Amino acid sequence: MGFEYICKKKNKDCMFSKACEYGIRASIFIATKSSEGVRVGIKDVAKEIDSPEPFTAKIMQILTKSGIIHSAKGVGGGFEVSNQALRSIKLIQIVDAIDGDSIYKGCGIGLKECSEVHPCPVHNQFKKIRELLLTMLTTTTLEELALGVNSGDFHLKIFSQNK
Amino acid sequence: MGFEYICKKKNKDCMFSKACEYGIRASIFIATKSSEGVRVGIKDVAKEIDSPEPFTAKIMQILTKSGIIHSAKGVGGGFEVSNQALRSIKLIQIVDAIDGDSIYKGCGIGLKECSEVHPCPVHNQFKKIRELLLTMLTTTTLEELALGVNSGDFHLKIFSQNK
DNA sequence: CATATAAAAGACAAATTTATCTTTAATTAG
DNA sequence: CTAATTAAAGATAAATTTGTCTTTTATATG
Repeated sequence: MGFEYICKKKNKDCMFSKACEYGIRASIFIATKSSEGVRVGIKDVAKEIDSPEPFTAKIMQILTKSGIIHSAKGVGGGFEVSNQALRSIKLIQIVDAIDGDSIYKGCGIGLKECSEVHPCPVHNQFKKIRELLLTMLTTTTLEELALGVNSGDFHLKIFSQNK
Repeated sequence: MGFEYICKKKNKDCMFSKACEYGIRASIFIATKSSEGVRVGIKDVAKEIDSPEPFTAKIMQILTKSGIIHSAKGVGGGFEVSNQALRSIKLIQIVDAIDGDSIYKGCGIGLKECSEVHPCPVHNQFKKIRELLLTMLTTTTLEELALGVNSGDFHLKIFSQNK
């Protein structure tokens, strides 16, 4: 046919890029381990969140450069989140670092010039969604997500091995 | 550095793929013209919505195959939306046809197994957003978007030439 | 200090999305 | 019926995102 390759996007599962999805999943996993005082290596991270290891390593570099995750080289090294950071880090920091702010700032149909004074046709329809998304990202902490996983109520894998 | 090409996604401006953004913009423009009883060619569509013409033509093929937009070949041909369709067509039909349903159905962090009974760590946070998005897409009609543009309240271009 | 370990960095490759170009098919008008 | 017009279809190319591999750098330990 010749055009089917256009539609039904494969990678863009939803809101975020694959890189950002991996980044969020990795951060949550590292947070669950850090709350137990355990550092984890990239191998464990990739295995746990079911992501390609080298690609995940790249994403970890972004997160460490952004100061979201702490890393240590050498024997006994790995990734961790400080107790202080665990409480202060919000989901939006991870998203911003990897995907940028377009998801909650950009125009719903990609217009460069779209604002309250010059709205696109779907501006009002998307306004509430962007606001809700921004609020959610701004208020959700890494700690609460990690706690949810540690308690066994929420899962990063199909079969929970946390309890 | 070697990893900057990963982050700050360029195309994925926001919710939808470029193809879907073009598709929505094109549909709205065609609807505004159809409400005036005028058919428009692919050239006019691409010019009006500021999109690459051949790519837009491909997207139009999806929309015509999906029965959302009607097309006519030959002299005086072009694209149009019937008065009947104008009222019945919802935004979700365009999105479904081009991007599929992952944006309002998929897991926020890309897990295949994510549901009410086996929720991912951000499941509850994303629930409201997905619901709001689905409701918005399901209730917004092509007609109301076209009316907004025709009235001059909303814009597909930077400088409105509609009034 | 030498060695092992583990992240960082850089180069490269594959897959996907976006964009372009050419040819074909359908329709209208003369 | 022929020519002009316009969308459809198909092939190809460019850009972007995702994924892989190798080398380098930093750190802990003996």
